[in-house]
Amino acid sequence: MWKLKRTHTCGELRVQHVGQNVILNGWVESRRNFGNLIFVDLRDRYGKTQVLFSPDRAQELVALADALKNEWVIAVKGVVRRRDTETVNPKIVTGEIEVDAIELEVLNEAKTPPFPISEHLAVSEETRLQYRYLDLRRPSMQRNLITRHKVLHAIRTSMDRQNFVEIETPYLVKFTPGGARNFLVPSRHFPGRFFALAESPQIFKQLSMVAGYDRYYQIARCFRDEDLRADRQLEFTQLDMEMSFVQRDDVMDAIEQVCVDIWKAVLGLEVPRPFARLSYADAMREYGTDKPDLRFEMKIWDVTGEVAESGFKVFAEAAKAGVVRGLTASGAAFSRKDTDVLETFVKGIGAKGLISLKVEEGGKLSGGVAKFLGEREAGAIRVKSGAKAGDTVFMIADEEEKAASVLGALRNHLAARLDRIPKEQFRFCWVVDFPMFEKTDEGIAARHHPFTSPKDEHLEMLEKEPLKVQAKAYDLVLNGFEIGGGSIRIHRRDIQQRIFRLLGLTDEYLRDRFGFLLEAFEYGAPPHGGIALGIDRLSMLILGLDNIRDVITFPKTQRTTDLMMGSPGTVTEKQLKELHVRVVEDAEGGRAELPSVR
RNA sequence: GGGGGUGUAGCUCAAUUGGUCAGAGCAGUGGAUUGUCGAUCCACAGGUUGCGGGUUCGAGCCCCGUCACCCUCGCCA
Repeated sequence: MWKLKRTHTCGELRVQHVGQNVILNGWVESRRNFGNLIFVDLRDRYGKTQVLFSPDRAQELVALADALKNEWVIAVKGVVRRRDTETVNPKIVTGEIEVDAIELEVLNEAKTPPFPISEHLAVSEETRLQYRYLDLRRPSMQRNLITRHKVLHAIRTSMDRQNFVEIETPYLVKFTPGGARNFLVPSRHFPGRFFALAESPQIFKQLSMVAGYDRYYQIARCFRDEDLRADRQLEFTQLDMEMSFVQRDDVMDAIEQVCVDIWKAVLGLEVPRPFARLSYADAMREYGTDKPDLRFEMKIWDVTGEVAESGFKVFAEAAKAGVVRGLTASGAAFSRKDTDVLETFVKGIGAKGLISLKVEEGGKLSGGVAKFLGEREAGAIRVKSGAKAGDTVFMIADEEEKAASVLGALRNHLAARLDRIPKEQFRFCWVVDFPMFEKTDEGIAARHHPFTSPKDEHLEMLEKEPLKVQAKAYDLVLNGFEIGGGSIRIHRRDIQQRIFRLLGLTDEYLRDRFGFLLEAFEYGAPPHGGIALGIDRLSMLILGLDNIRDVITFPKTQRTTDLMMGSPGTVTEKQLKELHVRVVEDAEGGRAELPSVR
């Protein structure tokens, strides 16, 4: 049994506590020994306090303090002293005082950590993930997780104030087709049957509308067995919400309110409302993406019409079936090596090539293909690009979608490289008027999901020109990241049937997969709509980070392994048998190599 | 599956053209030190240069393969 239970935290003591007897518990961050005089910085999640072991105290106390190592867990009893003016440490909030130790209790010793917990040196993410519990002890990670907690708390407060009801729904669900690849969980009771881990609570939240809950929300974990990115994990957290008897703007208003409340509660910032709105078509044309980063300009321009007759074949050919568009990097010069690197970058994302032109004094264009351009094309490029002497323009000639996406990626890439992205700025925007369907190899597919309502005025085009039909869908974008997406749903059986038919889904198939939902909609489904916000991305952005793993306690690597616990792991033959599962070696010969278990 | 990047001491990094280049700081260990706070000083210890192969008189460096991690395209209704 240990004795010295803390009376204060390590971030709490100030000059007004001077003279008090206190007990602190925490981890040894560092020990500085000056002979008989020893300083120990004691750390907990609240802060850091300097403990003094003075030679005036018992010899045993000083000897024990001298034996302390970093990350030992200790309890110290002592008196709060005001520090002399010249020994005040202005870097920490407890820097005006120190605790003059009277008693020391070692609660636990610790091995030397593989990396320092104090953060004067960067540590590779691989090592951090392997010893995640130590990484999480570092102040920056504690800040991240505590900020995330504040986000969650602000969400619950805001949703409650707005009269939403928090309702939990199952994670073990039935596989429904479409959307992300599912994780499957074999059923012990039914050989050959599987649960799927919910990729989102979509269907349940619509059912809760049928059930009359009117305003539902949930902070739900979602599971998607897709490839990972800096902003994507296998399991992630959503604020999922749904409302009845609403139109699009009601949902948008409610979620704007949540965002405003979060930013106010976490950062004390007033986010201006209403958020900007941008149509999908405009976003794609001007920013080359449906999630534009509005913190900087650098819009994409188009000279397709102007170069259609060009003697430069690349332009003339592209203008026939596609577009010729470009970006302007103002006041930035690029060496041949720089543009080669950029060309490799755009080719890596599917571009055929990258045209770069420099604007000389007097407006003359120079560089690679400049000599092929007539005065008419060069003039058009100058006008549309708005480029001045010293600027560089980059151009892509390709099919429209490709040109847009390549320039969109290049826009972000250049802005980051040229340091043109203002930090600590939050630019929310809604992207609306999404197309209802997209082309696939087999025909057309729902762009959002098959329960999304088409715009009323587009209903008549549904069968004739489905690709022109727009949906009552909306995405919330922040600083170039999609942080939410939702829609007004179809609540009428006849329209839902038309959509399913367009998607080529047979009645039999629908009965098997969605029968319960379609039936539910026949028992009085109110008009409804909703949205889901990505909490991990939102937390990442509010912290100014560029990686979702830094706001997730125990994230997985890009190859979907957990470097700490070594998952995924093997199971026993007995477990497999019980689940009626047999492991088959694949055609490549053998199972993929498992992550090493330490 | 494709494109790009990284891998050297426990941690973070350096090592000219392939040639005394196996090095530094931090951490660690031992010692010194009465006001530090990323303490300082002295000393010591610490290496399969991710792994396997190849080229070469000689490879951390070049080539091939492979593994791990990161960014990205596809994928993510």
